[in-house]
Formats: sequence, C-alpha cells, structure tokens
Amino acid sequence: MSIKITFPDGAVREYDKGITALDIANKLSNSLGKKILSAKINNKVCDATLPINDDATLELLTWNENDGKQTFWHSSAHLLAEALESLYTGVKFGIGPPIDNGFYYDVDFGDNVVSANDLVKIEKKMKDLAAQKSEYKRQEISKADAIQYFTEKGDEYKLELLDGLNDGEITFYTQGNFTDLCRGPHIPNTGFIKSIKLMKIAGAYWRGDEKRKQLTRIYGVTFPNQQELDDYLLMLEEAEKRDHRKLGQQLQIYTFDEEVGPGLPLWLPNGGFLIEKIEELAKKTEDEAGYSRVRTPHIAKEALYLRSGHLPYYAESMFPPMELDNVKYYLKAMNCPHHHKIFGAIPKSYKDLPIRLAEYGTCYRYEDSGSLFGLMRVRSLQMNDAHIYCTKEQFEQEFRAVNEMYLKYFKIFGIEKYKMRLSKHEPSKLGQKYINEPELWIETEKMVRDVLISSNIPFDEVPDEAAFYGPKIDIQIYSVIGREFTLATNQVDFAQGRRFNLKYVNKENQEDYPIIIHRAPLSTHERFIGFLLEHYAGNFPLWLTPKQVAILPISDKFLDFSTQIANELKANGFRITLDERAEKIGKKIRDAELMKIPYMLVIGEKEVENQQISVRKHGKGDIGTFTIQDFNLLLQKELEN
RNA sequence: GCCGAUAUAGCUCAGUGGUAGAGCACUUCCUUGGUAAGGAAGAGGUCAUGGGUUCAAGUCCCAUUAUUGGCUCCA
Repeated sequence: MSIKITFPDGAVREYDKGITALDIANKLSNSLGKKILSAKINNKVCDATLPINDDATLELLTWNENDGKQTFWHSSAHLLAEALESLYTGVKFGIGPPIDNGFYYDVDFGDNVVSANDLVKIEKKMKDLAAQKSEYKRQEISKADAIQYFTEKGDEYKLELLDGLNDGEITFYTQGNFTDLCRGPHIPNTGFIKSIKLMKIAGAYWRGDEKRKQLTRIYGVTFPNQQELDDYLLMLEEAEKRDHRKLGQQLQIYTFDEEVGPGLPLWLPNGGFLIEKIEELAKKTEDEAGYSRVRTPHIAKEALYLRSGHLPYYAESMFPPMELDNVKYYLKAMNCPHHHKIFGAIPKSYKDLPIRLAEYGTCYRYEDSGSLFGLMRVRSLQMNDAHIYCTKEQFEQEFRAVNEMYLKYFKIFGIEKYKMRLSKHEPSKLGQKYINEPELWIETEKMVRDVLISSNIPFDEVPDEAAFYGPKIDIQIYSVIGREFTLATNQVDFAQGRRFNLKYVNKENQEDYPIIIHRAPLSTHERFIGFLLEHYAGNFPLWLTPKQVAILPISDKFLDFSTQIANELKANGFRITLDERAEKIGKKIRDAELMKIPYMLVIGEKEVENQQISVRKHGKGDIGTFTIQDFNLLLQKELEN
C-alpha cells in the first residue's frame, strides 16, 4: 500500500504506508537525514520517527524552523533530566519545557545539595550521554500503568501532572535509562545535541504557586554545533554591554546609595537633563492635544484610597502609612485619586467635557525587594500621567487620540519592537481582583477592541491582566537581558467616576458619570529612561543627549579659539563641553567616545589658521573640516529630523 | 516575599587563615602632543554592617543590609 505525501512546495510524492519523516528525509538527501529534528504532519508537530499511515501533508523541521528548535530544546531538557538522574539519587522531576532561548527543568533534588558550581559536572554528563546517541522512544501508556510507574518511582510531581490527563492521551518517552511523562515530540536521538551550556540555576515555585514547594530550576541551551553556541554566548556578552545598569553608570545617568534606600534612584546631572528634555516633549505634546496641567501633593489621607478602592486591592504595594493626630497618611502610589478630586472640585457640564488633567506625578510603591531591577523596577517613580474625563459618546475619539499619541511618541524615539496587549479581566475573579460589574467589563472591553481594530493596530488579548477598575492596553517591551516590562499603559475606568461621585450635567439636564481614561504613554521617567538607554545603547539622539558636542583642543595653545567656538555654539543653543585638560588628543577623543558624545571638534594649528574646525562623529570617526556656519547647519539639520 | 550567588579604593577586579594589591579615575609635576589610553610621583580602603570560631579572620561560620540570577508579584 502506498500513501501520498504533500510537501510545503506543493509537490506530491508516493511512499509506502508506515514510512517515517526521517525515512523520507534520508531518501531526499543524506544531509537532510542528519538534520531533521521533527516533522509537521497535517500541521501538527510530531516525532520524525512516527510512522505515517495515511495521505498527509508533511513539513520536515530542522534547526532552521522554530518548531524544530523547540523540539531540539525539549529533547535537551530530557537529556538534562537523564544526566541529573544518573548523578543524583532521589531526584524528582517537575516540568521541563523548551523556552525562547533554550530550555529548563524544574527539579526537586531531595537531600542533594546542588549549586552553580555543579553545572559544569552536569554539563559534562549530558555531553557523555548525548554521545551515546540514544533514541528517544515513544510509548503510549494507560493512565493506570503511568500512575503505577511514578508511584513506584515516588515522583509526586509527575503524579500530579497525570492527575490532569485522560486515559488514552498519555505517552512516555524513554532515552537511555531515563523515562519521562511527555507528550513530545522529540528529536530522533541524543546525538543531534552537539554543544551544551547550562546557563543558570534558580528557585522556581512548583506550578508557579508561591504557596507551594520551591523546586530548583536549571536553565540551559543547546545547539547542533559548537559555532552556534559560541555565537550565542558572544551575542549575550554584547547585550550585556547595553544593559541600562551598566550604561547608566558609565554615562553618569543615575546612581543608588545604600543610605538612601533600595529602589530609590538618584538622578545625576545627565539623568536630570534627560528628564527635563522628556518632560519638555510631553508638555508640548499634551498642550497641543488639549490637556491641562495640574499639581498634587505626594501624600494623602487613608480616606482617599479607601474611596478609590486602592487600599483593599493595592495596600501591599504601598509604603505603610504614617499616623498623625490619629489619622493615617499614605505616600501616593498613583495619581488618579488626586486628579479625580480636582475634577470634582468644580461642578461640570457636558459642555466642559472632555477634561484632560496631566501631571508628571511622583509616586512611591513598595515593590517586593526581590523584584527591584535597575531603573526598570523602582520604588520611587515619576509618571507621565493624565486622566481624561469624557462622556460615553466621546470615549472612542478620546481613546483613539491617546493611541495616536503613543504612536507619535514611538515614532519620535524609533520604538518599533513592542507588543500591544489588550489586558482583560477574568470573570471568575469579579468582586476580588476586579470590580464586580460584569456587563460593564464586557462592554468596555469591546469598546477598546473596536478602537484598536479600526485603528489597524495589531494587538494580543490577554485575560486576567486588567486594572481592577477596567481593561487596558499595555505596551510590552523587553530589556536587553530579556525581561518583559509594561512600558506604557492606556486604561479604561468605568468604576471610579461613580466611587468618587464625579458627575456632570448632560444635555437632558440629568447627572451622569464620566468615563475615565488613565494613560501614561511615556511610562515613568525611571522605566522610560532605562528603556531608552538600552534602546539606543547609550547613543542618545542629538536632541536628547545631555552633551551634544565635545570641543577638544590639541594643546592649550588653541584654548582661545576653542573657547570662542564653544561660546558661538552655546549662543546658538547647543550643549557643549570643552576639554581643557593637558592631555593628548587621542586621550581626549577616547574619553569623549566613551561618553558617547555625538560630535567631537578637534582644534589645532590648522583650524586656527583656516578659522575652521575638524569634526569627528561618534562611532564613525573623522568626517572632515567644516566652517563654523556649516557645522551649525549640520547640527540644525540633524535636529530637524 | 521565596530559592541561589555576590559584596575588597570612585570604577573594574586580584588576593584560600599570618598585619591590604593592580589597572583605570583623582591630585601634583614633566610633556604641547593631530583623530580611541604620553610619563613620573602622590593621595585614596575599619576589606558592606554586626556577631562568632581561632594564638591570629578580607579569607571560615551565623545574622543583617545591599546588589544580582531566577520564581512569585507588578494599577
């Protein structure tokens, strides 16, 4: 009997029934047989060794396909487990999935003590096992037999996983002496795994639940050859150079001090400058968009946060209150309640709406000590905050305008790698994590979705990520070391208007509650500048960079002319620094390059003679001689872009 | 908050139980040098903090603080 196999390019070939993707790959070419990791049969990723018994579509998956990589790393996780089981007695296994860059396995080591020092030893064992080229053998097994196997082995984690599986859908995979509960698929044999690096060891809660036991998670990455591993490690090293914590120190942007406190950054003059510039941009943009600026205190009485509903939902993230004259005061963790009070201070008519209140508000949040991270996760932060109060009819237009403002900013900063996420509520948590208004949730989530779709903005929908008062759009970005953060957020609030008794009089002379939009397109200064440092790798654009031009006299004989140039550029509004040190020009250039100053002017005898300047561009080198007028123009032109 | 690692000069780091080191930065002097580090001298540390073990602790142990890799959390 023969079957018809359809390939991705549309070609159809006939094979004997029961043939495997691996056989087909081998028939097609020897080298392909050595590269095939798994196969997509009728669009489902399967073992390359799975017999195909009916007509099917077939895609052979190699290292070049993401699904192939995932198979490879999944099998690598099993290899890690095999190594661990052979090295340590009494090891129990949780889960071991592939991830974006490699894989991990969560392990209960029992009485064994395993630390980062042991990774080399484990790695070596994995290499030995890989060299044995053990096949990954699939076996369908009844639930009863599976339970018996893991009961005998004493692995309560696998038993718990089995609990959630049905008879008939349970498979084991065995390679060498190691058998694991796994739905697969896997690569043909361990010999495909040529280079192995165990990256880190860390604690991880079983099933992600902090109330349950913490297992030991070992992260690793593997490749089909050594070169790819070397390239990957080099890439990581390069990424580390862009880390905002490193650049923040190098470029003197911010610092922490133990006596000031964890998560409380001190902005150095260069960082202070960046803040000024970003606020300047925000104020201009918000002025043009019809926002009004307000100012609010950094603390408020408990009553305010009881009214807003923040206290029951959010108390753990606030600094503990200070008590004065029997009244509790809190440092503000968000600006909205204050802004709501401003809205409510003066009676409103529909003719006043929309009202847009903006403030670069300073907030304090008591973040878990373990989650603090450079500038990206801090305890004192200043938010590009604003609240828009509008009618239901105005909502769509206002929400759309906010989204457009986001996109405008992203264009200015060249932000292209981000994910827009529609964060929705989780119905089962109504009344706990979310305000108990089931219809309003559905209605506003639909409103937000409609705006996004009609604006042609791609987005993902994610349940259980909403604010307690309404759905939101989050813009997710990644730090250079791969951590995900919400950069900006645009939230709908159908609840707080009522809570704060914010009313306006509508056309029919009846009182109504406004819908509120909370928005922070430029995030907080802390997270945004942290992000920008990594985004630009410290090379800020000319308009934003604290110092635009470094003037470097070749010797102090040329200080007069250099000062004259400096004054002229300053008079034209440029930010310059004059290096008066008695250092050689090479040294001055090196230091200016390290500080990533966009332009360097080298001034010596020739320049004084010709009344010109030699210009060097950061990262590019000498770009020639300019008159001062021409250099002015060059800068002006770059600023206009 | 939880599991692990780390903490030595402003920065990067060496120092495996016997009285503290390097490079860069800083100060002074010499050098006036043409596109990524000129030379010399000097100053700078209660080895994060507090306990403990020891004849002796930067070094070993414990706690605390901070940083850090993850997990959890994240309006």
